Amino acid sequence: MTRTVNERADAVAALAEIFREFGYEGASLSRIGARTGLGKGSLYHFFPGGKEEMAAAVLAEIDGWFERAVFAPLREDPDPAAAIRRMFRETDAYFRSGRRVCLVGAFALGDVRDRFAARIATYFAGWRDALADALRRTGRDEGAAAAEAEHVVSAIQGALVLARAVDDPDVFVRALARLEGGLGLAA
Amino acid sequence: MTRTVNERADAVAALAEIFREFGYEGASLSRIGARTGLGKGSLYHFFPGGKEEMAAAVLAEIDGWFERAVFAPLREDPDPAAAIRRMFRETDAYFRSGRRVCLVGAFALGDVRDRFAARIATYFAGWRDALADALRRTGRDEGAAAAEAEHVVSAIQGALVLARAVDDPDVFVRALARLEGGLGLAA
DNA sequence: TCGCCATTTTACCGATCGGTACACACTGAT
DNA sequence: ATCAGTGTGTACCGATCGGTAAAATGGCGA
Repeated sequence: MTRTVNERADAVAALAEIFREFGYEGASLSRIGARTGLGKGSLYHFFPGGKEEMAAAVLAEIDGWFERAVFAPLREDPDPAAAIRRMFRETDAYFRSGRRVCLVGAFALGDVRDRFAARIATYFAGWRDALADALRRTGRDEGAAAAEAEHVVSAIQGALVLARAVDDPDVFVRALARLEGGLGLAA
Repeated sequence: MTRTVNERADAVAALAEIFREFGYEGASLSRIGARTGLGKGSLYHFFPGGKEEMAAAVLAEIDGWFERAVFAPLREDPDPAAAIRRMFRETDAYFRSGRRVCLVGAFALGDVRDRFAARIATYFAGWRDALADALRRTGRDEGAAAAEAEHVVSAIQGALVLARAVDDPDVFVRALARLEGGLGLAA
């Protein structure tokens, strides 16, 4: 019983890496089977909905992680500046300083956007709105906070694209530093 | 003879839209055939290298267009501020105010990055370096120009991702306005 | 009129795709 | 000992994948 839960969670972690590396279409069941060590029987036992359910589970897990580690603190931490600094720290760690792709962003650009449109939209909207909330609580007015939050979130995504495009993870690190510095948070 | 060239050019334009819409793997030969009106025989006549050559041709065409319409002016226009303003105008038009995806960026995030790594890298590096050159000629020192150029290019990419993710093209329009305004170019 | 050459049509290839069916193994409770 | 329920391995399905081969078509110059 517990074993079931753990195996499925392990599978989701492995699936995340596979989808990140090969995209949705490129992540064939044979590749998934090879990487997870699970045969089709097991995979369809854990994910009766097939590949689509596997990808949905991965997106849900990512969304959940960000909600817990980033979004919620942005909304609830009594010290919004600290929560924002934490956001940059966690973001750098999660994306491995630019060596890791944002799966949600990759899905948003690809042909599978429509299939997972709702989840993709709430992920990005959640990030943007949580950051806007924190920025507003640092003293900015509503409009400025929203504009700045939108800019930071999209710039982070763009930095991931550019870092991978020119094969230079430092692009991402530099972008994070610039964005964080540009917010002028009290140390 | 001329007809040949024209038909191939037409095919490349159609191919660009298909790859944009479905990604590399999603752009099956049957879909390509249906959309271009060309059978496999014709496709392989124009692109003996198959799908890979089709995608390469599309990337080359995109690269060529940006080089002509954006990068070269950035590097050569005696009025660098005007060239930068032109860049924003052309960028907005090319990406249909956020309704169109950047194919190069999508490839960079996907599993086909390795296959087209060189062309992807030169596209983005070309953009960044041309913009840095123009910024330097507006009076910035080398380092500041490079940093700002890198930021603008990646922020544009990110805005395309976010705009598509939340299904709101205005995100892209807002981002362009903010970036252009942030450069403080003389009107 | 002929033949050349670009282009297209059509049929076909083996491989792989996502998905299904089902028999089998293991485990823990009764 | 039996049984239900949780997993797993394997064979198979039709569809589609990217790609090939070769015959038919069509226009254009000699």
